[in-house]
Amino acid sequence: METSTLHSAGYLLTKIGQVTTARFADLLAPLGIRPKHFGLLAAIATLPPSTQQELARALGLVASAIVEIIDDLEALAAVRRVPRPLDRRSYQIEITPAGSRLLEKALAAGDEVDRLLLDGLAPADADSFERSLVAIAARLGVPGAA
Amino acid sequence: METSTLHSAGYLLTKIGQVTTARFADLLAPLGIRPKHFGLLAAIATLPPSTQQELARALGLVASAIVEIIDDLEALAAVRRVPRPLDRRSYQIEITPAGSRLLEKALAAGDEVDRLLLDGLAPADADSFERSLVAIAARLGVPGAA
DNA sequence: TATTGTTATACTCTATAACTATA
DNA sequence: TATAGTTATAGAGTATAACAATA
Repeated sequence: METSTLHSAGYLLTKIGQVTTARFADLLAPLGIRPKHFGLLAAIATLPPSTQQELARALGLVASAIVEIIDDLEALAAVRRVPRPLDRRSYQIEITPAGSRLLEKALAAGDEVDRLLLDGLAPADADSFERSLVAIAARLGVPGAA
Repeated sequence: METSTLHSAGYLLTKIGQVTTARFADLLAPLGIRPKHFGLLAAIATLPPSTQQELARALGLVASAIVEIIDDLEALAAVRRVPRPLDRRSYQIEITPAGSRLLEKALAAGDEVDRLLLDGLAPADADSFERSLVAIAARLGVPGAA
């Protein structure tokens, strides 16, 4: 039996988030993507047709960080950069059928991670936990969760 | 009104954890430390007298990652590397009075982060949330939370 | 002038491998 | 030979600054 060093909500949240991300990355690896690709792919599938700048704002990332993620997804034929004649500086990022299939598999991996997190909780606690996460994310202005 | 892209527990947990860590880092900055220093300082203060290897195991870090953190804390006169005559390869890491004062301020910063997280929740939800975090951390084997 | 996408760069965190001194 | 601490290095994530093309 060992005394625990740190039980604050912030500490536990951060550490659980790190473990969760690592596990998610393991599950995504066979699909050839990592969590950041999943986030962008999900945003592209959910948002109205967007430019890279718009996606960056929606995800709380800087625009320069988007470039390589879209490069990777485009190399997988999961998204396309579609020229916009009205403004030739920017592209409209579109998901492809292959991208939709990829997203579906990635969402299944996400569900598995959620089960890993919540399976040990009593159903009432799991419900309360998920509602609290949504409320906290909204209050903190977490990008992608607004 | 905007539709949210991602409401899975894993995604929200990770993003909230990142925002939380960033906020905690901001609060710790005036103290001259970052979250990783706090984690180690808290572990040193809580565990029985330990070597660097033991601290690394307790925190789920590799031993090489501990070195610089202790270098920093030692430069702040917050901890000491005390030689151990029985085994001259290793040191016993001890917290100093200055380190205890530093930890106290850091813990206050941690409390502020926890308030930021939990203040918007109904008391019953906040209680359930904290209990769930502890349960999940235990089930995942989160280091430092066992 | 301002903006989009891009490149180059840097910083943090974390991990592996190799070295040293001890055991 | 095995272990503690250390150093060097590398990968992933994220950020800033500067540039070319376009507005």
